[in-house]
Amino acid sequence: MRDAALKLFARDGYAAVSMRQIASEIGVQAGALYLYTADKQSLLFDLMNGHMEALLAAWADTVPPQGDAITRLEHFARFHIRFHAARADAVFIAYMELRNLSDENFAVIEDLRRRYEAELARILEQGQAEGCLTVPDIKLATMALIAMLTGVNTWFREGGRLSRDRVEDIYVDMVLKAAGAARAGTPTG
Amino acid sequence: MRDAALKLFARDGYAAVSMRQIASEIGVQAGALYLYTADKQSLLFDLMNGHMEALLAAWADTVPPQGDAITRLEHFARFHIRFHAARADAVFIAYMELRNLSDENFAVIEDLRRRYEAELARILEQGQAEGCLTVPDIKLATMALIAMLTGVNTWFREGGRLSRDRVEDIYVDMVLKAAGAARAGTPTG
DNA sequence: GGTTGAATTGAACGGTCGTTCAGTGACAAT
DNA sequence: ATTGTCACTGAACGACCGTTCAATTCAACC
Repeated sequence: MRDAALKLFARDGYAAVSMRQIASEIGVQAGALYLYTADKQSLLFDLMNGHMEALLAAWADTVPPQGDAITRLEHFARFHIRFHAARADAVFIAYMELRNLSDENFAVIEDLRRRYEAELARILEQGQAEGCLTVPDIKLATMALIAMLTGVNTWFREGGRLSRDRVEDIYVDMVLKAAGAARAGTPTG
Repeated sequence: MRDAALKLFARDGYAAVSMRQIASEIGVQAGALYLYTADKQSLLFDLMNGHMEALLAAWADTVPPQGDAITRLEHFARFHIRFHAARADAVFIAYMELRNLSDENFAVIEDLRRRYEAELARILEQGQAEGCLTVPDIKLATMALIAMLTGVNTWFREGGRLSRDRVEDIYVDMVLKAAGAARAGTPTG
């Protein structure tokens, strides 16, 4: 059910998808869905909450690389692009359907998002302190870099002009430069 | 009518707003709306089309500054942030409601968007040719910079910690750095 | 073979949806 | 005073919405 809802919500939007459509996608009657979800709102929340929890858990599972903040920023950028590229539908929903959450559900998701952003902010702070990164404002740089990285999802399609790895390299380069990394250089190839 | 629809679509989403709500917002019955729009879909398209046309027209109206591509890139970044900050609702709709457009309407909007992106791409190309900008890939840099700049709208609120001008300065700095501008430096203040 | 229990159906509930249209009423021109 | 114009109402249309629930199905156990 969650897979079907994810796919349909991502394609048509939460408000435009009916419980009957979700049911039909999995070959069942609408009433049967209510054995597995309290209502439509909970279904949306579960998808978004699951996505954000998975994001934070996956980040916590990565082994932070040895080295300076530049290395850790690169690590974050690569992690972000890879994780998001692998879950295009969930990412899309998580960014587009926030307004369809009830107030308390929204607060939960918003908190998870803030926690993720704080991870990047911490790296920038450390870089600033170490002197290897130069950002004019930690908070703005955090928002700007995440917007830039997440933007990959809006246009990237597997099998296009550039491979996933190449796109990753190019974005890492731009992220490092934007953060004023002391040893930033354009990737060749 | 367009103002009311803009406000409600931005707040609740196209699919979640009924013609009756729009009508009630302007103190009229739902049927009266059909004197001014063929249907709900046309109303959405008119809003998005008007926004994109205004964007391209406003850009065409700016006087491109004398100087190198770095100066022109800065000019573009400042224009983009200012134009979008002044029209938060329309920008939000233009990015969120694309999937609610019919196929032919979508193609029209998509073409306008491509034309706007081409303006930035041209500046990056010139900078690359002049040797004052260093971007690993013109197309990717275009998407990355626009995503970064448009991202301002997701969090910026007048009266917050930073003024509009200050935010503009900071983003310009990050854009120039990300584009490998030869003379990029962190703004002070 | 009979009984239980869970999974699922299919119809129904009260609403809301986008859209249409005959009718109303105000106002300008004759 | 009559006519014509135009904006608008208010009711109606058929369709679909999220959700509930008595009835049914069906496999597993005694």
